[in-house]
Amino acid sequence: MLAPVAINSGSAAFKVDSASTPSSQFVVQPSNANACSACRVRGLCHPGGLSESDTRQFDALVFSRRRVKQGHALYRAGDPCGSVYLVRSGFVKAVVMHADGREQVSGFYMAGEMLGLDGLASGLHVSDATALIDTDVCVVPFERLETLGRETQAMQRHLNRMLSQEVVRKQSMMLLLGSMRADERVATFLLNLSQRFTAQGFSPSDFLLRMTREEIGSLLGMKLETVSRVFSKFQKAQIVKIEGKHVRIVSIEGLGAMIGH
Amino acid sequence: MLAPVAINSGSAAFKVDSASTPSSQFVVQPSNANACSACRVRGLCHPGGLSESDTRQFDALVFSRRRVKQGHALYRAGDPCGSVYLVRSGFVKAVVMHADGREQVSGFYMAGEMLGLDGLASGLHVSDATALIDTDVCVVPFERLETLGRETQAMQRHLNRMLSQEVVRKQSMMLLLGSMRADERVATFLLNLSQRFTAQGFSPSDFLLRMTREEIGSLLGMKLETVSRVFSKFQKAQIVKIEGKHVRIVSIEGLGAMIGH
DNA sequence: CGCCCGGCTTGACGCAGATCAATCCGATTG
DNA sequence: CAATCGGATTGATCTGCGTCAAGCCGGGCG
Repeated sequence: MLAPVAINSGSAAFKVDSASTPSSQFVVQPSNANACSACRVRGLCHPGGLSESDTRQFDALVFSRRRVKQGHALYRAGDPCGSVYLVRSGFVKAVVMHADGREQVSGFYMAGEMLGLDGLASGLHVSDATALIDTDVCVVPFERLETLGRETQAMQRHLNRMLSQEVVRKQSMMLLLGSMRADERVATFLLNLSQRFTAQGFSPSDFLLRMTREEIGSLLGMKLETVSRVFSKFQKAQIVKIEGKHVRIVSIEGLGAMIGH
Repeated sequence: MLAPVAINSGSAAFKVDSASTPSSQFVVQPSNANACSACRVRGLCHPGGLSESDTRQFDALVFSRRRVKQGHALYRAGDPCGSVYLVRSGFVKAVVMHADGREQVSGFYMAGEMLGLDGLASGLHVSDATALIDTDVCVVPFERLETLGRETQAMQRHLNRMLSQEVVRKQSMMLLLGSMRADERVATFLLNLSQRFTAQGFSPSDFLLRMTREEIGSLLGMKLETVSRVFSKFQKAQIVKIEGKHVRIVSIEGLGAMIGH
């Protein structure tokens, strides 16, 4: 049984330290910011149950940081792929392209989420990753992941879980694409976003869409006009309030009720 | 760029020993059949580049075998999940279920393919796996996989790749479901099956569909009637010859031409 | 053998969502 | 400030596929 809202890069693998309440997505990090063990979004990438020494090793994991300006690519399909990426702040879309030129958004990734796992198989990226706003990522080379994984059981297990979880998410997207109607898809999408914002300490009912209607439609397998119409319909039904990019969920239950028949 | 035919459980990770030409799906294994290194379908589950001693360890990997009769479940959603499965012979479908009862086929698995990777994340299976014909699987407990992975670099890397590959496949299914029309989906499905049969040493153009039209439709996000109509259409166009479960691909190029506008 | 039943095919019809098109809105730029 | 432009909304129409329904076909069983 899949949770109805497991759209894409879902909830964090481990819970986020609820004491940290990020206020801005562009905080300048303090001097020890490079230490993963001190990272604000460590909830997701940090495996639980590490010993003191394990934690020190873990801090050596991140090879580097990268800033990606809005509209620029983090990587492109065909690029050699030697790392996975952890979003520290910002918003990224991943797009897969078909041989004939058709393309489709395969996922959106926000702070605390991991992307690039699909490149591990072939050593080449199979999708484009583009920043939807200025974005800050940690770069984690596979090699280090492997090395550390051999030394630390918990780390290895964690990576396996992250990979498996990505499979589960894609699978629930398949279910959405294969068997839901337009309004169910949009409701599922909004609920999933809400959940993920909550996991990062933001409001569950009040957030900005960093992507266009067209990009939403692409992820959900529908046209931008249909996305827009469904938004309007939900608005008329007093379920949400939408002004351009700004979404306010008025009735979570109402959204939930849209799913399932 | 995704290959247009990467439907689901695609080509083997490592090439199949082309000398082995399986003639029946129900061969009685010789006495050393338990040794993975002697397995007929080892192409997929066997990592390349193992040393002599690694190989011996690898042989200890498979905990047990299981036979599943046609129509019976290999596992069900919610079952505790401690292993992955390698299909030795037979045919399995995996089905995910939505909270409201709707369900969808998430993949078909044939000889030489691995299933159950989605259960690794939570420790519970998130799908049902059902044998479409009498089926024979190897059971590989995670624990052993992890233990061996720590000792053998190649093994660990291989598992990561298998997982990542599953992500890629689900992703290309998302593309199919989100942006292809009915006849493109069916053509993609048939080409993918053809490829996979080839990888197992069977004919690329002449095979049996072990699943119903309804199950095909479920995987492809369409109704059984539509599947049937597309089959008829392809048949009229002299691209395939279909008699019930028996498919003969007359023109691979014709099928390929169906994809992409 | 004939009956039954699940799976498949084929036709007629309706509808959800695509397509096409006009307009609007807000942000950016000169 | 007006002009421009990408994105969003909304309406009118079209269409691919779902839905409903009637028959067919083949295999298992009494």
